[in-house]
Amino acid sequence: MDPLELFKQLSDTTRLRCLALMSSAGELCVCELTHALDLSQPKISRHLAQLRESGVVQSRRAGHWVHYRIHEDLPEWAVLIIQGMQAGTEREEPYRSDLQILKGMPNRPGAPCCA
Amino acid sequence: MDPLELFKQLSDTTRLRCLALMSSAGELCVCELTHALDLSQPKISRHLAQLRESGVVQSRRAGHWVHYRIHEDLPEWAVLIIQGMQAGTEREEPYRSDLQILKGMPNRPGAPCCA
DNA sequence: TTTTAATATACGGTTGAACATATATATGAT
DNA sequence: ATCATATATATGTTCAACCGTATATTAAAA
Repeated sequence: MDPLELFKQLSDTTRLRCLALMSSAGELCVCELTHALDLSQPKISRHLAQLRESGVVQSRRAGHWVHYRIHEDLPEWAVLIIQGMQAGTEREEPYRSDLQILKGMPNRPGAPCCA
Repeated sequence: MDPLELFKQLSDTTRLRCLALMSSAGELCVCELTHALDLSQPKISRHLAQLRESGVVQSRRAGHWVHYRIHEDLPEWAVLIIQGMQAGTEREEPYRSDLQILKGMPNRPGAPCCA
């Protein structure tokens, strides 16, 4: 993980929205991201694969679902950058709406209970 | 200044090296950056123009020279990101060498004295 | 084993950003 | 006014990255 690579990963709208959402809401599966951002499943999936290959996120399979989260073993400087990203996005659009839409999503796979 | 735009600016090698160097050494002119990074003058100049247009750096003319520095009025979240960038680059190549070469440069315009 | 749901990959097309080279502008000195 | 130095911009080209669509894989249920 080098700084240039991290910044490249952060410089695409789709990936940034995914990361901002994971930073706020923790672990998320592809279908939650697809729903919250209102983008096609292949698009989300391709960007998540890129984030995983570059080490920014990690993934975990659970039955049908693959859950993604920001990587737990990021170096300290990268954590600083992610924190700055979170602070810079949380009150802005579309990041704020993304979180709202996620919270309103029915049948979330990770949720303690489903409707 | 929005997060996506900042990350785009940070995701090019030349701009990242310029910013890492400014972050370590403070205000620098085009010729110092050209010398330290060993890149063509138009290349450095174009990237600095982009950084200025996006508000990441500010510039100041002094005679022949135009001095660039990281913008003083960046929002707090952006300062966090720049700090992370500095921490992530200072011990790595080529950022470390860039600073060494800058320090060894003769006749630096901003220097208190010239050889 | 067939089906369904969730996720991943393959393919061809398009575009934005970076590049090298050449030239223009601006400032100060002669 | 001419020249030299520092910096900026213009032009045409190249290439990497994103996109949509179609298809493949994986896992569980019927």
